[in-house]
Amino acid sequence: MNIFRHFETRIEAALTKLMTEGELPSGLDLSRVSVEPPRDPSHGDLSTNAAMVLAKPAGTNPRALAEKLAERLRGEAEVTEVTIAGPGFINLRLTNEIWLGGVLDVLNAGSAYGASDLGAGKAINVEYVSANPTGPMHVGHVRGAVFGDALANLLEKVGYRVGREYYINDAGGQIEVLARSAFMRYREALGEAITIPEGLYPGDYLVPVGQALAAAHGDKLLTQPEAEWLPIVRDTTMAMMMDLIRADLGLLGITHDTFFSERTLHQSGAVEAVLKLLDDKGLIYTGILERPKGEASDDWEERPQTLFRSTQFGDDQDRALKKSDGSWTYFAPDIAYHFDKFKRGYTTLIDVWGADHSGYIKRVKAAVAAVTDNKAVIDVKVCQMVRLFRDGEPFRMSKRAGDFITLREVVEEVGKDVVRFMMLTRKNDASLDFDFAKVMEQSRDNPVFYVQYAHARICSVLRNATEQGFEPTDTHLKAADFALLADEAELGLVRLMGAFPRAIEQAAQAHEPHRIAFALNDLASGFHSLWNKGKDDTGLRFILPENRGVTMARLALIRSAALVLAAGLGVLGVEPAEEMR
RNA sequence: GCACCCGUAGCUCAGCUGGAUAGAGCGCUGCCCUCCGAAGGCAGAGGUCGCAGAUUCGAAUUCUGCCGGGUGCACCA
Repeated sequence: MNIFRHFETRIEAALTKLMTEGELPSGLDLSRVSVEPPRDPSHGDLSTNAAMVLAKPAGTNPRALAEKLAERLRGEAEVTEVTIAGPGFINLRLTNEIWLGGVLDVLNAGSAYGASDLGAGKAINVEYVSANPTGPMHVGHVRGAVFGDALANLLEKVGYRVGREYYINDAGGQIEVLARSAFMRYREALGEAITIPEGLYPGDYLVPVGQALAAAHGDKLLTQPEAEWLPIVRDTTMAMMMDLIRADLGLLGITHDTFFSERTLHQSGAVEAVLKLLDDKGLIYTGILERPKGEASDDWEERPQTLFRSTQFGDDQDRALKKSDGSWTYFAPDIAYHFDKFKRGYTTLIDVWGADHSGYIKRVKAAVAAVTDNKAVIDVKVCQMVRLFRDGEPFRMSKRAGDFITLREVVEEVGKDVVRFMMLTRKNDASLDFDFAKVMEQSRDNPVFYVQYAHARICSVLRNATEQGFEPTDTHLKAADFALLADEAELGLVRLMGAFPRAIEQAAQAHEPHRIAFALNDLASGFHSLWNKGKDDTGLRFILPENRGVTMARLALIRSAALVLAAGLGVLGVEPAEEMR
């Protein structure tokens, strides 16, 4: 049970009753009424702003309204105290029993704890990674990949039906460059000494592609004109690059449901179709764009272009749909792609992009609005850069030289779980520092370690309890007498766990998985604190050999804390540690 | 020049979609291991929430204008 949601419903019921009984004017909008944990725990367990947000529409003052509502709430079951504070907050204190019931909830739910039906099975599409298939994934792709995957997990957790999608940019000129690069490797595989010309991809990850081509075609392709061999080489290369990328993503535990090929949009006529749709709405015209003011406009050439009226949907300027050679821009098929998502039944779309694409947001939002008649909404999440450090020293990856740091290298050095967790310790639109040394450090300063350590410590206590003759199986723990958890520190941890489902829901609604990482840190802190109290006061230790009842209740408490940690880590895609080494 | 993001303690960052006396880690000061993992914990010092207006019962949070940092800016993908 989500206690906050539960009491929100009950408070709304009390307000409705006040309205029907004429104590309050009828028809008040209750949508702004919220129930939250108070900032200061000494104020109580729950706090509502109801009196403050309703006072004005009800034509009264907050204190007077609060008094009326408080009177009703005092009669509610499980409410032990109702106070009015500050400008009109109503603070509720609840019985310990209702909080302690949360322990059993956790034990019953296991690592599914925190799941809800908020999304009600609605379909939602999350597109992430979508890295150009011209080579292995590099470190710059990691954050978006982890973020998108965790966001998808989070949305699933609250009951959405999530489609995880990767858009393959397999139709642009870069793919032909890639194919020519692979062709060089093909010649190399046939024994020719080669140097990769300027402008082609020098990376040796294309060597196996050349070998595969040689094995499949012998020297047949050598005598063909490019127009003939290029499609063959391109298709083989694309397939192998996508295998490479899938393998890289696999290292991070990431699996997409759909890999959507840009090329198919061209082949099926979907691009023409969606642009005709826009044309029919009068949203396409031929016009001349102004020269951009920036510095990167040396070769600017003023000319009439086929433009989409994205300014009608909030963009800063209209956007080109065709290049100077008459072929489509990247934007054109991208409109078709987003329209395709809509036609597949998605009315909520999320795109996860790198910071360097932020200038592209408005036009895609405009396109989605135009092409779906505002029936679909798209949220674009931009992940800012990750700055790499080693022992506090920054280092750069120079892409030009081809010696970029790959995703594989990062994961192999520090491990999947560390990478995933660290990528989620900042909100997506803030840049993030990643220090290879720091993230492996075993200290309070390293959030991955701190959370994992809490989980491992709990596992350790449970192992010790077993050695001492207790049987902390879930069946036995569920039967424990939770009322024996009477210490304020214990109840504090219980309340923290009770707030976890709310944290999940809020993170999901905000599309912000980093909040889970912070909630886990709070939870770990609550546990470590309790653990140390047992050092100061042996009566608070988890295992009291002479007191079986209290021991089992406490083991139930920490077991449920471990389950909540595991549940949160599960959303982040991180395995909880059973022990630290 | 324009757009987007950021600006909160010495440093790195949270801040629950507008709430109460703005929080955490690091660093600094002082404590806590004969005792389930001290790889931890407790306490203290430390803040004009970049600046100036506006909106209202109430603003770090919303709006406007500045200042500082980052990213991007026909045709590439």
